[in-house]
Amino acid sequence: MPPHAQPAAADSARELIAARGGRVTRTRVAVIEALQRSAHPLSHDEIGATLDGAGIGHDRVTLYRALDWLVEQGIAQRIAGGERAWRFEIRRDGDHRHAHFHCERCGQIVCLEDVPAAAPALPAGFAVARAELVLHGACADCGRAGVEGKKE
Amino acid sequence: MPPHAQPAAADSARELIAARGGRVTRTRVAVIEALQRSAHPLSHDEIGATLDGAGIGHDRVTLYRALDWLVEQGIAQRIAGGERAWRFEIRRDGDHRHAHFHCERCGQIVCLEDVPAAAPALPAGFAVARAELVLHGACADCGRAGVEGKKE
DNA sequence: AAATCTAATGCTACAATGTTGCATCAAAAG
DNA sequence: CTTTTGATGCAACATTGTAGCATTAGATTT
Repeated sequence: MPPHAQPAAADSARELIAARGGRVTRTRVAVIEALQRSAHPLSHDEIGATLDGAGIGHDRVTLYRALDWLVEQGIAQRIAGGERAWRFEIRRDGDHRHAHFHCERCGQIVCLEDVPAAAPALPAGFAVARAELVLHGACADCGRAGVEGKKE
Repeated sequence: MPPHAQPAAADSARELIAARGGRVTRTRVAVIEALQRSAHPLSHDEIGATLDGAGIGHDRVTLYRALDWLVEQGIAQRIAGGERAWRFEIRRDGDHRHAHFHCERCGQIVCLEDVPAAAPALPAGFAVARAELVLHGACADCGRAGVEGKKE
């Protein structure tokens, strides 16, 4: 795609990276685009598979570091999800933090865009930087399918 | 301690275990007592250190399995906390789920007994089994101490 | 009290997820 | 084109958790 077709919107991967003074590398671009395309947060492993699929050679460590950098720069955010592995999602305009749903049947994490993860009133002295609200249960797809599924 | 001094309250470690038909072992008793004594959720590692301190030899795997059993039986519950390791806390009367605070400075997890982790209204089809609300920031102690601390 | 039955334990080995150090490569600048 | 240094790729390691299996020791029965 020729560069003159680019819209003015500053959310292309290249622009996101360059605006922070980072180097525009294949890995970073591909990771950002993978996150932007995905409707739900992706694990390190899922992102790695996407890169492989796109023919972009990469190393586990490189991917970890690329993700760390994106989180540091506020381009992506990390969420704890249900399992032991982090998941990542693109951070859209501002710090629009929302709740997540972890399906214990299919293991998927779903963004609940309409459910804010708001911090309630806390005892004096506590300074909240961010709130994480994760709901565990059966998602719409798994619930609809009845109780045929296996756990997790 | 002679057995006749035991109160009628059914929350002694022995009773909790026996009521579920489990075997009363040193490890399980010590784990339950450690959790009961602690004001905040403990990691696997912290519990292990407590056992060592009490002179109770144990194996990593045994501890994992003891904790799994306690969670299965509803005696303890697992929370995700801020880091990659699970933390465990005794489950007090009923399913009294509360929010937790993760201090990014001292790494401690604090129970916010008064803040319920309630599930908000969800899109149709979602069945919520439990909600986890974790707030990240600086706890009262670390906040009071000023900005001298190092991260995490 | 001894024998029995089997749930728990304690190895060993392994799996998954993430991190550190360092030599090399290549993106951006001159 | 050359230089600079951020980013990569590799190897090695750390942490957290599981699986299989022989052995130990709670609970129960004799």
